[in-house]
Parts: sequence; structure tokens; C-alpha cells
Amino acid sequence: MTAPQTLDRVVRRLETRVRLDAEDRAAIHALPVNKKTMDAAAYMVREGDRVDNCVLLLSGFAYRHKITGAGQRQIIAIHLPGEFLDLQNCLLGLADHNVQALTRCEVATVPVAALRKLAEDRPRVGQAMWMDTLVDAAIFREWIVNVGRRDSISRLSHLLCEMALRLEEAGLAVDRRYQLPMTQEQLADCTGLTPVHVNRVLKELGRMGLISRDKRSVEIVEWDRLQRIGDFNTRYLHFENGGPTNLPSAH
Amino acid sequence: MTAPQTLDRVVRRLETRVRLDAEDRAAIHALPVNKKTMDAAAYMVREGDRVDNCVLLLSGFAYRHKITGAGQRQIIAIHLPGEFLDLQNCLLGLADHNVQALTRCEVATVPVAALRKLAEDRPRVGQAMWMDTLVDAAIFREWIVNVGRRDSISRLSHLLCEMALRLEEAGLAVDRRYQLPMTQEQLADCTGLTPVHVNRVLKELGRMGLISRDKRSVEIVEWDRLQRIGDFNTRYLHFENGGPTNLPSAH
DNA sequence: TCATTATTCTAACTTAAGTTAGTTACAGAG
DNA sequence: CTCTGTAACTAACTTAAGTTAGAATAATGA
Repeated sequence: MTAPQTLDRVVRRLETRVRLDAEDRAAIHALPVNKKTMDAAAYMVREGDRVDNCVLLLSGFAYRHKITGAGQRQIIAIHLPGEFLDLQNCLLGLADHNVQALTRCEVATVPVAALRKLAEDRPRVGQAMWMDTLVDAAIFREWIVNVGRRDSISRLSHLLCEMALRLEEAGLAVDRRYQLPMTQEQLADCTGLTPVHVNRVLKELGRMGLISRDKRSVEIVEWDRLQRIGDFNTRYLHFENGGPTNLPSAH
Repeated sequence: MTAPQTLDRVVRRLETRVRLDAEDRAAIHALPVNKKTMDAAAYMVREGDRVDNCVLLLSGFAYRHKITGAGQRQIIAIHLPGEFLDLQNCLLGLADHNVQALTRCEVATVPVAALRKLAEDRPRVGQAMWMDTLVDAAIFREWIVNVGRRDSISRLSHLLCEMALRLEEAGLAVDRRYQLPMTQEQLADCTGLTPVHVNRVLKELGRMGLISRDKRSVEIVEWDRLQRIGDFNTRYLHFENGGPTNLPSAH
């Protein structure tokens, strides 16, 4: 039930946003968590559900999405290990979108009531969680721009840049190489394109020598050019410390 | 300096999300506010700015937007009178997008430090502000879907439905009629379309008898059909009370 | 191991929306 | 009342991305 190392991750994550004291940390560690494993493609939350558990992603990837009336899927966010999944949904009652496992995942669930109480008893912790959701929102905003105003090459380049930096920040990538456990269809649903066109663009990015791929592994060969083509600027990711530093001109 | 009626609006808004007690209300009223008027098109915040004042919109409309490297603008949100403008930007330090007046506006600015302190001293108030930003985020998500996966007729219909409900909720529209102080170019920047195409679609919606327009005033003639075409569902707006009730089947 | 199912990749063709280049209609300034 | 600028509107043409359909290549599982 209680899993100290699990919640250490939460403490570390929140501490990057707000300075916490011993009591704050203790209160976090006192949270009742419930660990479990979920298969790839398992739903963690469905649109319309009443959400009374907040999910923390311990390992594996997850994604948020909505399905339109015409049956088209739009992916709204990709989540990496270590991230909170439901701070977005859980305070507002009914979920307005789906959250689904992208790969097999280990998760820890925390009752919403306990989180609300934590936010009330320990306002610093509440503020840190708030900021966490604000960074999510900043990424949503950038995605609106990506999908609304950039062409297909830029959109995909931008997404690949974002994933590179977030994964490096999470310690899951080095030297612009990473595993991206997504199909081309899922990439299409992130970027508002069709799978066929994603394939064309991905090949083109390879042909241009910007990236190199093998199965699900991605290497960004020419970071500077990809960043330029993707119109990518780190600001919206709000890295506290300036972000991953081993990247050339990740300004 | 102190403007009781101004902050009443904040209290009312926050109370729709979380129950506040007398002390909570008093703490809000004690906030140091600074009222001023801004001309249409004036910038409230610019991308890259350090934000140390949070803006509350008292009257008039405002919008958030980003400009791509290629100079294309994408509007990310429209804000109505009574809404907080900078809870998104102000806790994260540097603004990652622009906030601009759409019309002449009256605003009240509050120092971020005072808001942080309020959130810390009065956790319920903090939670209510947090929830306010979560509703913003829910709208961002829906906009990703709108721009990513719906065709031009749906996109504009969806936007017109959203504005109708939010304006009714704010008491600024009745019987599906409202003033929308936006040019077709701005509508294009909301929907990821070109002004030319927005014009075509707007005319088409008129021809189909779904809406009727005159200058900046919009009337939704056939709510049910427009809602269906726009693939519009209220859920993402998270109205606490079920939302404006005088609309037929606004489910 | 073979069969099945997902995923990647391609080509040929179509279309929704963009582009360019205007005209028309207002609204505010002087 | 005319000038000026912005916004609305239109037509003709172009293009980026979608569609359809199928082959090649992994994975997965019985």
C-alpha cells in the first residue's frame, strides 16, 4: 500500500516548482496510494466518467484523447513516466476526455479526496500541483498553434523536438536519441494529419537527414535544423532550470 | 484603489466552484487592486514578459494568441468580462503567449505576490482559482480537437456554439443572440482557417438558415442543427449548475 | 512453425482549403 | 461630405493534404 519510493518521485517533481518543507513532504508521503499495472491500450479514464482517483504514471507512456462525432480521434497530450495523469480531470468532477495507456504501465492511484485535503492542509503542495497543471495547459496551447497554423513538416518536427526535450528532462533520452512508443497512426492523431501523410513526412525528414528512425527509436540527427523547421522554442515547456543542457542551442 | 463591487465579481465567480467562508471572502476583498482602462488591441501581456500582475477583465473582451515563426497568428482563447486573464501566465514566471484586448476594456490588476499569498493563506480560494485555470485548460483541449479534426463548417459552428453558451452563462446573451466583437480575420485565427474561407463558411451557414448576422451581432437561428454540425457538447465547459437553461437541448 | 493481425510504406487520384487579386461597403477623421 | 483605411465579400486558380487501395514488412500468438 504505502510505497515510499513511489511518492519520492512526486516530491521531487513538485519540488522543482515550489520549495517544500519537511511537513509538506511528510504529508505527501502520507497519501494513500494503490499501485497497479495496466496493459497497453487500457483506459484509465473515459470521457463522462466521474473521476475519484488520480493516477500517477510510474512507468510507461499514456495519452489523452477525444473522439469527434464523426469518429475521428485527436490526441491532446502524451504523458511520460513520472507525470500526474489526472489532476486535469479529477477536480472538475466529470472527465471531458479519455486517458489511455500507450504502453504497458505501472501506475499509482490516489483518491481525489485525499489530494483535495492535501492541497487544503498544505497550500505549498497545492500550489505546486496547480503549477503542474499550468504546465500541462501551456503544452495544450502550443499544440493548438501546432495543429492550427503549421504545415505537416513543421508539425511533426515540432512534436519530435518536444518529445526529445521532455524525455531528456525526465532522464529517458540522451544525445537526442529516444524510444517513441507510438504508431504512425497515433502520431497522425497528435498532429491532426492522416497516417498516410505522416508516413510521407517522416520519410521526407529522413531523406533530408534531419532524423533517423528504426522501429520505435528516433534519433534527431540535426537538432538545429529540425528545431528551425519545427518552429520550436522551449519556452512553453517552462523548465525551471533552463531544461536539458546537453542539447546544442536549445534556447 | 479598493473597489468592492469589482472584487464581488471575483467572489461570485470563485464561489461557483468551491464553497467559501466569510474569511475567504474577506481575504479576497482585501486584495490590492488597481483599475484601469485599455484600448482595443492594447497588449496586456507579451510573450516572454515576466508577469507580476494578474489581470481581471471587468468589461470588454480579450484574447490570447501566439505568433509562429512564419508570422501566422493562432488565437488560443477568447475571454469574456468577469474572467481572470493571467492565472495561466502569472504563476509560471515568463509568459509563453500574448494577451491582447479585443475591444476597449476595463481591467483590474492584482500583484501576483498578493495572489500567491491569498492562495497560501486561504487554501479554498486557492483551490477555486486552480479550478478556474482547469476550466481554461479544458477549453484549450477542445480547441485542439476543433482545429485538428473538424472541417471548416464544424469548426466555425463549434466556435459560435461555445461563444453563445459562455456569453449566456455570463449574462451577456439571451435567446441565442449576442454581440461577437471579432473580425473574420480573428475568427480565422481562432479556427486555423484563412479569412477568405471564414467568409465563405459564414455565408454558407447563413444560406443554410443556421445563423443570421448583422455586423458584429450573431443570432443562432437553429441551435439544434448548428450544435449537431459543430459536433458541440457542453461537457468541456464544466458549468457547475448545468449551464444556461433557456437553450433547447443544450445537454 | 505457420497463420493472423498490425503496422509501414507507396502510388494514383481527389478535394477542402489556401492563395491571389481584386471589388464593395462601411465607419471614423478631418 | 469627402477622404482614408479597415473589414467584408467574391471569383479564379493552386496546392497541401486527404482518400482509396493495395503490397511489403514486422510482430504476435496458437
